[in-house]
Amino acid sequence: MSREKIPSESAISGSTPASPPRERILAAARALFYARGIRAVGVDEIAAAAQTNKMTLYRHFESKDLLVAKYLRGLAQEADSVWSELARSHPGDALAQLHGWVERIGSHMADCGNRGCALANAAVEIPEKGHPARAVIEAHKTHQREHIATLCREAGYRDPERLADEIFLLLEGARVNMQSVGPGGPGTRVGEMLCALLHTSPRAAVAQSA
Amino acid sequence: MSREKIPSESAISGSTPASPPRERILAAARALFYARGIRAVGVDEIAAAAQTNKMTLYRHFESKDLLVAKYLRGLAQEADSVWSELARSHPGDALAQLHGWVERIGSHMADCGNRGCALANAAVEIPEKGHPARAVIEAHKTHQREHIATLCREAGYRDPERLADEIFLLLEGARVNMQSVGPGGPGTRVGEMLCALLHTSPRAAVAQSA
DNA sequence: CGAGTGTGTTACCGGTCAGTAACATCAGTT
DNA sequence: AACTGATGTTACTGACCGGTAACACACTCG
Repeated sequence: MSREKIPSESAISGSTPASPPRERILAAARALFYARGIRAVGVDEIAAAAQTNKMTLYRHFESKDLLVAKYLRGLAQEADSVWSELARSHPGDALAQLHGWVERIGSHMADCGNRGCALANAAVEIPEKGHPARAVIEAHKTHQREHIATLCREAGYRDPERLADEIFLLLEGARVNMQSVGPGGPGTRVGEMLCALLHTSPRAAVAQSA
Repeated sequence: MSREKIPSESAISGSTPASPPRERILAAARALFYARGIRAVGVDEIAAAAQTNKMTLYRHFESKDLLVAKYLRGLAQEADSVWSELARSHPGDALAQLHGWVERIGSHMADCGNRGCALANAAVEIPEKGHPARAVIEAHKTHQREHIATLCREAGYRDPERLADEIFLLLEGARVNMQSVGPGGPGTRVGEMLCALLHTSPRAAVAQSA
C-alpha cells in the first residue's frame, strides 16, 4: 500500500516497520500477549499489528504455541540480562546487586503497565503440562529464585534460603496482586518492603568485599 | 436416557445429579474454570459436566461473563466464611484467628489442586476493565487484606499494616508461584514462613484478651 | 537475464465459540 | 384432565480460531 521505499532503515516511529518481519512479529506478540493475555490474542491480530500477515508469521513460527514459548523465552533472557548487568556494575558485591535489583523493582512496579510478570501470567493461562511454554516458565522461575538465594548466600545472610523465599514470594505476590487491585494495593509498596527486608535480616559475616 | 426415577435425593456419587440444575451448573463451572481456566472452558462443556444442556444454563445465567462473576463471588463468600468460622472458634482472640488461618493455609497449600487462588487467576485471565468479574475480584482482594490488617491490629502488632502487607503478598506469591514451578517451589513452605512471621514480628501490647 | 528466496494476498479448511429459536417432554398442582 | 413451569433436545447463527494451499510480486545474486 503506502510502503513505497525506505532507503535506510533508521529509527521509524511506532512498531518499527523497517525491521525484519520476524522481529516485528515478536515485538507485536510481546505487546499483545502481555496486555491482553495469550489466549485472548489471535495470530491474525499479531500479524496485523506487526504489519504483516498470518502466512509470514507461520513461515517464521511453526505454531502459536511455539511463538508463545519464544515470546516467554525472550522475556526470561532479558530478566537474566538484568542480573548480569547488575553483576557488572557491582562486581563481587552481592549485597549491592540485591539492593540494585530491589530498587529497580520498586521503580518498575508502578509504570510497567500493571500486568505483572508475563511468565507467571502465562503459567496461569496455560495449565496444560505438555505446552512448550511451561518448560520455559518453570526453568526461569526456578533459576530466578536460585539466583536470589545465591546472592543472599554470598551477601552473608544467615538462612539465605529462607530470605530468598521471602524476597521471591513477596515479589511474585506483588506482581500478581497488582492485577487484582491495581496500583492502590499493597503491591506498590513491595519495593520498600524488600529494601527493609535486606536491611533487617540478620547477617552472620560478609563473605568477601573486593 | 438412563435417568429413570430417583425417589429420594440422597447422596449420589460424583457430580450430585439429584441437586437442582442451577447448583450443578455452578459446581461444574467451579471445577472446570478452576482446573483449566476461564477462557479455556466453554459453556457447552460446563453444561455437559453438569449433566444438563446449554439452554438450561442460559435460563439460569444470562451470559458466560455473569456466570464467571457468580462463580467468583461464591468462592469469595466461602473465603469470608472461613474468617467468621475462625472468629467463632477463637472469639476475641485475633492472634489465635491469625494462627488458625495460617495453619489452614499451610495444610491446604499442597493438596488443593495446585492452581492457586481462583480470584487472582481470573484477574490474570480477564484484564478487561468492564468485565463483571473484576469488581468481585478487586473487592475480595481488598477486603481480604484489610481483614488481615484488622486482625494484626487487634493482635497488638506494632505496624500492623506492614505485617498485613507481608502476609498477604507472601500468600499471593505462594499461590501464583505454585502454578509456575509446582509443589517443589517455595510456595509449599509459605505456611511455616507465615507462622514464623507471626511469631517474630514485634508486638507492642495485647489489646484485649477475653 | 534467470533462478532463488522472502514476502504479500486471497481464499479456504475444520473446528469451536457464545448465544438463540422452536419444539418436545416431564412433573406438580388444581 | 388441563394447565403451568422447568427442563431436555436439536438445530441454527455469525463470528472467530489455528493452520494451510496456491499464486503473485519484489528483490537479490549469479
